[in-house]
Amino acid sequence: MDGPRIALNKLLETMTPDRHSLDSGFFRRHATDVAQNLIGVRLTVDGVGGVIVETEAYDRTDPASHAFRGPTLANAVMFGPPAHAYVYHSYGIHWCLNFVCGPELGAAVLIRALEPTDGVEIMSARRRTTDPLKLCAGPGRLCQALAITRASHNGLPLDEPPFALSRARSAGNVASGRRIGITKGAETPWRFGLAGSPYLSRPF
DNA sequence: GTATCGATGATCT
DNA sequence: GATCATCGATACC
Repeated sequence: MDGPRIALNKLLETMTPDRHSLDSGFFRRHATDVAQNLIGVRLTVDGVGGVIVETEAYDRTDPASHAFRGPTLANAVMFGPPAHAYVYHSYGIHWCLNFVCGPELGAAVLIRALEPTDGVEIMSARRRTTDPLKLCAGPGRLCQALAITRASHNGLPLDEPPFALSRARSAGNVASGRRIGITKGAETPWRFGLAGSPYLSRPF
């Protein structure tokens, strides 16, 4: 009889309280688990941010991952403890934010899109647009909106200011698909997001 | 609406 | 010298 169990799980999921910090073991799991469970989590940096609606998982066995070729100075944070921020510079122009995951070394989740909720005016000024659909839809845009750079945020723990993470709502209907913008490992369906959300960088 | 392309610089080969 | 986990502008349907 799975019916009652499924109903109970759904109930427990919707009862997940707001303003509740993530469990200390949250990031000590494989990046694919973390990536799915981050959907619906509120992320703020110095009080500015929103609810995560899109993520991608990368691990050390994955040719698309920065960790694939082993540790270097640039990716060292990926080989450190989980629940820390790994920030990298993309295409010479943008910053991108990842959350380091465990249990194995060299895994992380790329935060690709937020539904803007906190400090929308500040984000609009930083992004030079008031269109809420373009504030945090994409990893580079998101970092611009939250003022994330490697110099100020790479390697910082996620359970202390300026970061704040808490579950805003249940993960909801999580869709998955191919990751965006990669050539190697492109078939691996490790992109996750809130199905139907208008705040995605791209639909699923 | 979708497709393509240039910007731009750190990192690694 | 090549690569790149992107974005925004432009061109064309």
